[in-house]
Amino acid sequence: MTVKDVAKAAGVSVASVSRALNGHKNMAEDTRERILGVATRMRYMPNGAARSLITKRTHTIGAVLPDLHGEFFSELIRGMDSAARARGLHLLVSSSHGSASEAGDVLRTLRGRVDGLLIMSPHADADMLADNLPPGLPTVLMNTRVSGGNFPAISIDNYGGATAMMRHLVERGYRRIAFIAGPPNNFDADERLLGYRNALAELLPAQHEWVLPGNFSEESGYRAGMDIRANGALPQAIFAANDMMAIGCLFALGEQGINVPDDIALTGFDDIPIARYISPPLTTVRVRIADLGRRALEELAALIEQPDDDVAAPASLGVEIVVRRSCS
Amino acid sequence: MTVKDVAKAAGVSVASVSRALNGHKNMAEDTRERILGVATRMRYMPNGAARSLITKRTHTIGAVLPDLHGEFFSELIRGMDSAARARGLHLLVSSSHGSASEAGDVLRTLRGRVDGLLIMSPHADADMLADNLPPGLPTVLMNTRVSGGNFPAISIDNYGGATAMMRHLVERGYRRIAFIAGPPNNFDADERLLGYRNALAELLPAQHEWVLPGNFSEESGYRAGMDIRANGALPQAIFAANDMMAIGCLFALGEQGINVPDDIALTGFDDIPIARYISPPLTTVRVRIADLGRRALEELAALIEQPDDDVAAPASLGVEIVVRRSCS
DNA sequence: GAGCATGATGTAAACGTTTACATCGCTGCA
DNA sequence: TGCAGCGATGTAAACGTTTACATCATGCTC
Repeated sequence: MTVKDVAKAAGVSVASVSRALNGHKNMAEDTRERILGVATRMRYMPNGAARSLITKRTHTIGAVLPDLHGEFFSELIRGMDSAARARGLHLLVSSSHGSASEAGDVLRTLRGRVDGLLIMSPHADADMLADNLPPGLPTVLMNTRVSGGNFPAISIDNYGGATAMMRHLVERGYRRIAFIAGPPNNFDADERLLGYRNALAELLPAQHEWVLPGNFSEESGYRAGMDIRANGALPQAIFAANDMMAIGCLFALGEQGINVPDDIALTGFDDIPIARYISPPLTTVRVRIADLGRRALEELAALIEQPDDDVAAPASLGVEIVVRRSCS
Repeated sequence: MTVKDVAKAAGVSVASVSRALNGHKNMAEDTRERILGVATRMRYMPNGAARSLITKRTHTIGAVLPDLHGEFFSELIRGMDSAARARGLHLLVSSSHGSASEAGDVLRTLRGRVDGLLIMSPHADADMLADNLPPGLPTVLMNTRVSGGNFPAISIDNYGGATAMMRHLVERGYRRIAFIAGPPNNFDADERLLGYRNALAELLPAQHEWVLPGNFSEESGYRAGMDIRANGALPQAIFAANDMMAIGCLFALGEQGINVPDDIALTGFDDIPIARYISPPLTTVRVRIADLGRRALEELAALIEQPDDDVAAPASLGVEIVVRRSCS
């Protein structure tokens, strides 16, 4: 069971067993093989806790996420996992922290269990992180803006995607463009809304903004679609802050006999898989979510290797417009 | 940083600090509060590795999965996570083990890092598990059949779902029913195929089986759809072993001018979210994947509490047919 | 043949906790 | 006064590794 038992069985000291197992030089090749043989015969497996206590390495990185629902997080985890696996790291996921104190507890309990942290959390701000982050633990923020401390961060280019989509719509001749917003105080939602606003002001200074509330859920998109006529005239295009709301909106429009794209154009954001299967297929902003996870993990891994490297400037991930039939 | 520093600062012994932190009885209430105060003021966070080395508890469970792609795994992880969180457990995910030896390595390195294991792996068989599973580590198998050792296991009722779908199709009057199979040697795929075969033999003894090869990918479903006419006449219905293949098949049929459901019925298995958004919406077998993860974790948690309880009989999760327009 | 580098192996300390056991100071009672 | 009992606190061992350092045998050089 322990390295001691193996040592006894092989007639050597624990140090030799450890050396044999960890492939140290300075060992007679035959004793190493003998020890390895004994170890496998005894089904010895080293204890990870003991090992990381002394080496201060867990080969595990912690992913602190707000939620696990939907394709966004599934893709994110997939991206992190693939990069982690390539480096021989494990992934410890922790999700759904209702409050800042709950999120803080999680950060603290991760001390000694992970080599670094990937954080995406609405509760993360400079103070909370300073209070709860184990000091010296490498950390990378994902889609999370922290004003105070300078943490490495990597985000999706929400702002750029939203302005690009607006440019696309304007080029296609649409003028009265409504926006279905995401939840307030959500990093992605805020950036996308800002992109809509600024692009509108710049490209169509004569138009008023037209923002409908939403919360990223299909159902809130449905409600927005049902309310669209409340103000009288229909917009020429609706830009939803994510695909699920666009889909909900599409159903609402269908129920009212409004045809997409003939009567109105509709676009989304994210390019989730469903987007290309609905009819009409949805024009949207493609986000390489898995890449976000992958790159965040890579940056973290680099930080773990070189802890005192300069903090890289916040990076943002490119996005692209994918044009489908929902917008003629 | 360590419990020693806190003890020094508070003018007590390390034992008292530990007791204060872990809420032991037999402590003067005022010293406890003083110690706790010092600890938070110093931003002390206990080291998880040291703690689990002595307590033999990590409060972490390991999830060993074959892959992370797609909604199946995303739902599975979500289910496991929600049950884990409810019990104050963390989730360590490990995926994509190309070979049996690779999967075995993972199992071994998890020794001392987790309190229990949730395994879904095509490489898992009695020998492999006996060789690589840390002895005494509670383990629950998910959708994985292991002939030899008696492990607790919990699976989706693939067989029951497939026969139920066949019964549904026969009731609707379909007779010539083709089946698009999943990848060979895949647990779910095998069970579903067997369900198709047995139901056909029982319900429609006069009909020959009609099995098209596939591998659960959309593209393989597309190929199956393109080949469907190769033998001459069209079947009256196609039952795909999962939804993604059904969707691929739907596109292939569309390209050939074959209308679903007028010319041919089409059904799937899984009820992934996309299934209800395509047109026509897909009749399929609903599988509560998150429940699989949740229940597996609950069984594992029970096993961790009561290690020598009898092994529960392999459980299987109910499924239900959800009828949509793809099958008139 | 003495001295010395070299390479293989052993000894023991260290990592940061928890906890069994020892100690100490009180209180209450005979 | 002396002692049992008890509650609060301290001491030190234990968990299972890794690794700096010590030891030892060996062969080489002069």
